[in-house]
Amino acid sequence: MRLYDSLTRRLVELPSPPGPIRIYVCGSTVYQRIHVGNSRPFVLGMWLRSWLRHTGYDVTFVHNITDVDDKVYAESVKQGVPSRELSERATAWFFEDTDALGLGRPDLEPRATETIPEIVEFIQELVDGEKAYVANGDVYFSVAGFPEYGSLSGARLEEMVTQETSELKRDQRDFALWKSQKPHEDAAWDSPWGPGRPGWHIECSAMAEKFLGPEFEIHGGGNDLRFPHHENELAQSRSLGHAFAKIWMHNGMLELDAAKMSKSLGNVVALQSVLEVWGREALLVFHLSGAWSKPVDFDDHVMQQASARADRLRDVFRGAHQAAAECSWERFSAALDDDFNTPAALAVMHEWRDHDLLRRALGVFGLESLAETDQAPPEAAALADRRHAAREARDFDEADRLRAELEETGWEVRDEAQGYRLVRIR
RNA sequence: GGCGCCGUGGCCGAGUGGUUAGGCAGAGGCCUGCAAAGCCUCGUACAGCGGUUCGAGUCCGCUCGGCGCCUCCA
Repeated sequence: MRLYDSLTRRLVELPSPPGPIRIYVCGSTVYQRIHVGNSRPFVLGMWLRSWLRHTGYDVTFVHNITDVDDKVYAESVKQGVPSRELSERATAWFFEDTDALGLGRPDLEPRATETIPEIVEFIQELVDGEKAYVANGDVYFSVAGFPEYGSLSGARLEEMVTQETSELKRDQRDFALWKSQKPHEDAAWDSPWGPGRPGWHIECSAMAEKFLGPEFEIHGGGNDLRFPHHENELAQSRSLGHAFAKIWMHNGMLELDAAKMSKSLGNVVALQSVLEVWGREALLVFHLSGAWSKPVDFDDHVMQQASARADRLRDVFRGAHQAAAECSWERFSAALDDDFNTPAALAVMHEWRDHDLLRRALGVFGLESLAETDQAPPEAAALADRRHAAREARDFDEADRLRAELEETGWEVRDEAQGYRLVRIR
């Protein structure tokens, strides 16, 4: 199994099974409902865990929830709702929406607010090691003290400007590890530097290391996190001499009208609404059809195609089983082991008429539901029986009338060599 | 401006030196009372221009175009 690593910009071979493989993926900041774009790293993480386990690896998948951030405070002021209440509600939405994907849960889903002691300890170590400095209740990481800074994003330190201007910073390229409480912020935690809350990047270093240790195999997240978020995580952890992530997986962005879907641009489509309109199977097939590392367009047209593809796979189980050739699974497996190439794996799956093999492959992606045969309700079955009788009696007008009636109830009848089959219209 | 990614047939999308990707949509056929589904057949693509090579969608250079990050963002 090999994966593209954005730090070395090369394919990196994973250790042999059973590993272990420890995965950390950056989750969303919770202050509103997540959008479809947010589902990509979640789905990728769940699938990667699933496939690695399938091939004999011992996997731990940690996916965090950022429930303290400038955005949370800002939204809380705007809505006139306490920030804790807002983030708790949004966290519940996050669970609801991702549960609806039907892929199960990551092994651990830590929240920043539940990791404050570890965060404070982490910052203290950086201060003690003179990698960071305290300024009027804030703590900043000193970028100039970390020579490798910029290696992940490819940016050169001399050319960097500023991250978030502050007069308390010694160098405008430095970033905050701890921010002192501001007047509009209704929640804060005690620390050696006074009441405040963690900066955006430190929480991930702390959470990843708390559950996976100072060195782990894979760190994932959207490509937009490469800088500054991941660059800063890397700097914090490596400054303490921790190896941190060995492979950085940055998934491509979902694009809407050729622009990245993002909450700040406002061009978002809620995950919840996509699931309502298209269903989880179509969305998962959509995610399967594009390489994880590349950007993809999201619109009705591609969802329509994904939906039709899902139906096509479903139809395989309505046809006859045909044992596939010996090497079939190997081709599927080879595609996934080669940088988790899901479009290529999906192409192999489309060639199969082998029910067992296809069910097994679909199971890797949480799509075993496509193998389930529809159970028509009694009313539909009764109509279909009447149509069948009319057909036998060669009363085709009546048969066609009943077929139309059946379709209105959401069921399609397909005549077969002997009898018929009822298929749900989607 | 800096860093990075990408440009494949009507659409989506694999493929990194030489044999069919796959899917969606479309056309024709088989099957069917008619359908639907399925099966068979078909389109003959690789942004442009040079170069390397016996041979390039696949390597190199340039040009054009698109996207991301450089500020919160999966």
